[in-house]
Amino acid sequence: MADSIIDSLKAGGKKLTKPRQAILAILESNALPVTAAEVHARLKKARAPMDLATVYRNLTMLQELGLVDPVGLREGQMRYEVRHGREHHHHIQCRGCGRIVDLMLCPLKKLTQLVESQTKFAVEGHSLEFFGWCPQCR
Amino acid sequence: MADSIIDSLKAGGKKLTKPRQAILAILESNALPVTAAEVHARLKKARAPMDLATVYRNLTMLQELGLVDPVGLREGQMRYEVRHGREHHHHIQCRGCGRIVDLMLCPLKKLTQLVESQTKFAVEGHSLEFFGWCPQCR
DNA sequence: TGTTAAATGCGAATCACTTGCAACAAGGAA
DNA sequence: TTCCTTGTTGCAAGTGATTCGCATTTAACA
Ligand SMILES: [Mn+2]
Ligand SMILES: [Mn+2]
Ligand SMILES: [Zn+2]
Ligand SMILES: [Zn+2]
Repeated sequence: MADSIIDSLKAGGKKLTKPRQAILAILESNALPVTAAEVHARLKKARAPMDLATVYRNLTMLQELGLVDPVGLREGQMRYEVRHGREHHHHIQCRGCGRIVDLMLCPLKKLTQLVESQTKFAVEGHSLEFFGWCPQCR
Repeated sequence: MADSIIDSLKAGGKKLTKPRQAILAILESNALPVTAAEVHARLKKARAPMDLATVYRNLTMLQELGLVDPVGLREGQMRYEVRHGREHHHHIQCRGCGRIVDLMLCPLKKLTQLVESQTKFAVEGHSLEFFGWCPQCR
């Protein structure tokens, strides 16, 4: 468990409970963004079962603390991935098999300034996802 | 009602029903993307009430025909906007008041090729949304 | 006008996610 | 260590968005 994560939890008045550690362990062991249901299932397999509501509450809280990033792929459910130790990036998902691949790039630094000057909004974030067909599904 | 829309419906083996025309009229009269519930409410006001399930079925079908584009703003519900007569573009939404503004730009033509060569996926589309704070909510 | 396939309304079902609440467990103070 | 405060959890019930089954219409067209 990274110190920075522990510090963030403490700074937010959050406790480092056992279930919470298990969730973070699952998240950190996963390169790709996972759904609440997937976290829930893996916890059961890992002999650390917990209520799905607890998973949701923790994912929401971790997101509020900025420790995990939400990834919306229009699947009807959200995905989440830990931020710690990874660059801001985006994803592409295959419309056939659902496979997700990390795109270690973000073209939006410059564009954000343009958007801000055009709209007078203060841009706080963005979501960018690609959809297509992977080689196997082509 | 634009001919191109009628043609697309016909090509897809779809009928031009009265409820369907009413939905399309609502969509065409709205510059910004709307939710199924909003369409449903406006139809009632316009004295052309119909079942919410019918609204959903039609929005889904119109999306499959490529006549409307989905807009996902992480609100817990999808939005839709007609494609006809409008350039491909993106949006920004205020985290405070929810206001949505069209961004008449898309920086992703070049990037798409880069993504394709990097991942070997055939990119079919993308979603890009910005989130921030509008001047009134700042 | 008759036939057929698509579309609609209605009600029930699903699905992802949230909430109320009583029992529990961190973790800091004494 | 023990005690106390406060966040946390499990469980069950509740929401809200979206979907489905099915009997009844309606558009399209021969
Ligand atoms: Mn990722
Ligand atoms: Mn738009
Ligand atoms: Zn980015
Ligand atoms: Zn674009």
